[in-house]
Amino acid sequence: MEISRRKPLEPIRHNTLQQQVYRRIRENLADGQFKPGEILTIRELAAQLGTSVMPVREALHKLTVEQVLDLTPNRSVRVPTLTPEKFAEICDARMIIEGNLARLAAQRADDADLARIDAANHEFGAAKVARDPMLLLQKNREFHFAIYEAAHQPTLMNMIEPLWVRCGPSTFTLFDELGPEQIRKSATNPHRAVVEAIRGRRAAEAQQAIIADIRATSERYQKHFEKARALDRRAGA
Amino acid sequence: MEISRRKPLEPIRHNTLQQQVYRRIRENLADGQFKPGEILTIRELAAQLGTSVMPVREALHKLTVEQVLDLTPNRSVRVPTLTPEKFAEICDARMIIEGNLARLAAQRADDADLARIDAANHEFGAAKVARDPMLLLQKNREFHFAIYEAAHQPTLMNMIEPLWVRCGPSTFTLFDELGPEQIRKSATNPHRAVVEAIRGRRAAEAQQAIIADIRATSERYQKHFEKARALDRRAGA
DNA sequence: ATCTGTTATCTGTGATCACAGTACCAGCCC
DNA sequence: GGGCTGGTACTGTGATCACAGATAACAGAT
Repeated sequence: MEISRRKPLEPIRHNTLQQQVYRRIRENLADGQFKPGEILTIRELAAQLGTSVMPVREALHKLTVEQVLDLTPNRSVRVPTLTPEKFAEICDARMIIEGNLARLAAQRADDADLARIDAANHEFGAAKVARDPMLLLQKNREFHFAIYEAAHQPTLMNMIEPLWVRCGPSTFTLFDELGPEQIRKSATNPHRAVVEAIRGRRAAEAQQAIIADIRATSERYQKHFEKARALDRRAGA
Repeated sequence: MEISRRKPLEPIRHNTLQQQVYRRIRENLADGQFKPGEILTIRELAAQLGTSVMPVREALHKLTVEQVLDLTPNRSVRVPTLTPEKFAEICDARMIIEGNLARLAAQRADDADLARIDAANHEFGAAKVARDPMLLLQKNREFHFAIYEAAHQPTLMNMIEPLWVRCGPSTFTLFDELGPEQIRKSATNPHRAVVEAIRGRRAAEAQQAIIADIRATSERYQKHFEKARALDRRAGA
């Protein structure tokens, strides 16, 4: 019978409003659409999204659990402003976890994983040519997570994801003030080293390469912050 | 003036219902008060806690973000049943993170930290004598986190906390079926090794000692699960 | 003119209500 | 008697309402 040979309809996924709101805000956060220090009010977001306050309220509270958003003493919700010390601390945590994920990836990646990593790296290269800064950030994230997928350690991988979101607003402002050229230049070398180490099954080398990549980001942020502080001091004097 | 010398009143902390509900459920989860596989319904919890459904609803959703609770396709919320594979995976993640925290603690602990670690270890010893299994679990947790506090890395420390909560229900049932004596015996040696390594500033040794402790837990769980499965098979045949 | 006390507006919180989807169970037909 | 079908009770979701706390602008007093 014709009808029985037809593929079964794939089940429609049933997104609650709350989940959609949660994801939307989270994405915009990771992409730097919200500025550090900005206060998010439930009613305003609800008006923008065209929902009642209820789904927004739950989404914001969920984001505070991940420490992606701050809960002020007045219970209002704000995009955190990362001090350079805090940013460095998060980068230290990232070096430990992501370094280990890269190490595991070098040990465990199968052919499909390697293909995905290559594809992600290729797309990243294409984004570099396109000179679209937002796209570049996005493809960089996808490249990193292609590697972490290959580690086959979902627990750890899910744990670093919020760290990326937390860094989103700050890295975006850094990115914005620095201009895309410098980022592009500095992001080239570490990526190649990681891919080669993983393909060659050199676990320790892959770990070190990822750590070097994150350290570069961290130091870039510190340097930029010092420069900004020096400018402030000069302006104040 | 007398009045100006008086210490300023410490601000009263202002717990919302939702926060209280969240913490209460979380604690009960970590202490094994809920069984794996149990379904938590909003209205029943609200009735038990004497609140409306609203605070419970938000608390449960927050717990699903940490993956402390599972969201079933019907959107009901359930205490996850950890397969032995998943439990092992979580333990692998814990070894990496907690091992590094112990390493950092050995490098960074100051005198106050060391005093707190000793105190926690002492309380743990007292709990062993008291033969109260629940107290023993709680003091074990406090001992571990006294060490992780000393690492001065709040980002990483906050990240492992949910892992402990996730393991809570499963370890409690293991604990329950195994009897307190075996746990007590096996928990003795690693603790002393960790403390001595930290006091002696031997970072790598502290890391290895914590890893050994977690590995012992992991293997104990695996062994117990295999035995339970063998029993099931015999009963089924 | 500055400081203080008040008021008006706004924000988050919690309760209640209405609705849609699910699960469970009894009763019916084969 | 077993499998299907129908209904009923229940669950989570989202909207609306009521309220308490906070902020900020304003008016009054010193």
